[in-house]
Amino acid sequence: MYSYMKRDSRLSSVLHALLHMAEHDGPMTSETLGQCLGANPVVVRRTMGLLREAGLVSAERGHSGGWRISADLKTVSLRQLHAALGEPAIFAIGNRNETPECLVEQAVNAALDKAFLEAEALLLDRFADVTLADLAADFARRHAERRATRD
Amino acid sequence: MYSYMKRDSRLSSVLHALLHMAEHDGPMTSETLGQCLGANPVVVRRTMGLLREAGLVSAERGHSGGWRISADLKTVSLRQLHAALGEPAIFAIGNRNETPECLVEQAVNAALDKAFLEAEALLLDRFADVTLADLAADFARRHAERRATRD
DNA sequence: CTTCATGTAACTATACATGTTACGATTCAG
DNA sequence: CTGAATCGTAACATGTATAGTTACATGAAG
Repeated sequence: MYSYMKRDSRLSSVLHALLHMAEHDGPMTSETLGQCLGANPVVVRRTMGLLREAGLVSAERGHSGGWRISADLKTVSLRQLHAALGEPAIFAIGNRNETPECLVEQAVNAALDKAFLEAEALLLDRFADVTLADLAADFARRHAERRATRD
Repeated sequence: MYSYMKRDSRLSSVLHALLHMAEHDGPMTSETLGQCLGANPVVVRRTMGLLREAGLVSAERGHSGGWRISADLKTVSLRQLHAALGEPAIFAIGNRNETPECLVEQAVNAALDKAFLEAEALLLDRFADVTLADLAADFARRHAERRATRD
């Protein structure tokens, strides 16, 4: 049972998981988080393990164990989460050869690198501006809006 | 003989090829371009074929055949070349599920999409600002600089 | 001590650019 | 008209990273 997989969705996954954990009292198991995400529990452990190494979450084994957030939602930005995941490559496009001798290719690389570095800087700045608390607030707003629509 | 391949380098490749063609009198064969790029001639034909469909280059078969630029260098931007290649995905990172019912995931997607769309818009704007003529001029500058350094 | 849960290793599945081989189609030299 | 040169394209192989899966060891709670 494989879904269409073409891009790294770990940042999206951990955000989804962390917000569910923030809305939930007590630890959540990999099994439960996997159901929320539509993902395999082992993949959840694998990915959340990176956040554990960064000190953002903690895990407890055994009965009534699971994952807990061990940081203030207001202090954790998307930028930090991207870093905790090992700063995976942002772009699916790149230069053919990063250190060419050919002057033509050097000119091409310089032009492309300039554009990519600008776009990457903008993206990471935007990531730094958004915290888990911001996302939790946006979720709460959407939740209230849905209730209002239902009434 | 495989090199480290992780990203789509076709834009980089066609830029490299087009600048070599611009510096060269008469058509260039896929074989010759492949040597310039360190790429397979069949891959060159495959990729240049997309530019041919976009009307940016033409190919002639048989003796003394090969590829020619059929557009004004000043009018061809990186944006156009990206479009000619089929607008391949720019980001290697993305949402896990593009149309979730879960409000938590909707909030996550909204935040990520906002950042990605801004970065993509910036990148494509930068691409639109750079033409083949600009790159050719930058190459000429680098070429003159190297000569000056050698003397 | 049994059960639940994480920690991890090992293997598989998928997508996609790229590499490679093979052959047909076309153009030109002689 | 024959043959070499060259593009056009199909078919298949390769490499890589995330994600899925299976299996089992480790540790905590009742």
